Amino acid sequence: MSDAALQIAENRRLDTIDRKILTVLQEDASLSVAEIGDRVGLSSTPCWKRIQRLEADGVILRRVALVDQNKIGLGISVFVSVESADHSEAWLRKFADAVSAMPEVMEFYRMAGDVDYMLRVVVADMQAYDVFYKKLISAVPLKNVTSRFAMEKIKSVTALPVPAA
Amino acid sequence: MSDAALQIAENRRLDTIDRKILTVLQEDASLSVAEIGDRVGLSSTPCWKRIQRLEADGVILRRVALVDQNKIGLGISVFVSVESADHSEAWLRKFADAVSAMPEVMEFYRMAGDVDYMLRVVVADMQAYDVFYKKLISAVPLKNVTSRFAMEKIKSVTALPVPAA
DNA sequence: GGTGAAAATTTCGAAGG
DNA sequence: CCTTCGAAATTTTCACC
Repeated sequence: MSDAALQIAENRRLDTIDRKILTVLQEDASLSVAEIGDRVGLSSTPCWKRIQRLEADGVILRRVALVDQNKIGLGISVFVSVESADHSEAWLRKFADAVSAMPEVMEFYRMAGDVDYMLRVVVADMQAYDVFYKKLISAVPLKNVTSRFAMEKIKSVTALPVPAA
Repeated sequence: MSDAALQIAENRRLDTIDRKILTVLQEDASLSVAEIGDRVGLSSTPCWKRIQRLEADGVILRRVALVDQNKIGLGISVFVSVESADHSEAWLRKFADAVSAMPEVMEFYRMAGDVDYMLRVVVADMQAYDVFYKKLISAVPLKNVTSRFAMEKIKSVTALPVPAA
């Protein structure tokens, strides 16, 4: 959503307990504050205060439910590499806005190197992918689009590896 | 984690209200059941029962906190394409186990086509990526590994687009 | 920062249409 | 499958180390 450069400055120092809290909450955010406190060695009030602070500081972005892709009929994951025809600011903005608005797009990165953009797209079936693909190539001019289809999801996590220090 | 083929059979039919609940909970799982009920047009008990059922059926996998990658010092995202040297079952198992165990790996798919595996990896800096890379290539024999570095995260969501029907 | 307990909410289940 | 109602549990606040 926002430029990485904007976020470098405002890093609060996280101590060991904060990091433990983040590790726990990234795995299971349905635990009670008392239970989290137990696991990190804190009673519930200080644990609650730390969680509030981590949320206020934007370290914790939100709490969400994770849904099984296959159980709701979204059987296909595709990694899409895009090379742009045009490297102007206006083109980028238009492309970024168009792609960001597509609900099939789970992740969307501007890349260094040969590939300009990388997308992870989730759709129900090949027909739905074709609809997406046509939508993508008609949104803005592109030089090259490569679609790579996933056969098997071996690992997928949302929990970042919280650095030790 | 599990093979896609195993999950095709056991699809429960989700009605409009279930889909609305999933849409809401994928965006914000910190809402009270009463609030969710309001948004989907239900009082709290039936809403709560539906949520319980969605969890029991594995449609909702878990509730987690999402953490800001940059705020915890993980500045680098890398898409890694791997071509395998060996296509035996034993090799695959060893590779899958080794890569799944690496905390830097957020996503790991077996692919169709020219690339055999695709990984999304998150690390603190280039030095940490180098450590990861060496770990990866020393785990099992690989034919080719291509690392593509993200410059900017334009979109990243965990909320799947819940199909209309 | 931390503790402990009271006040405010929320969850979860019983009874019933 | 929904509604209302209430007991139990949890979250959140507060007075005090």
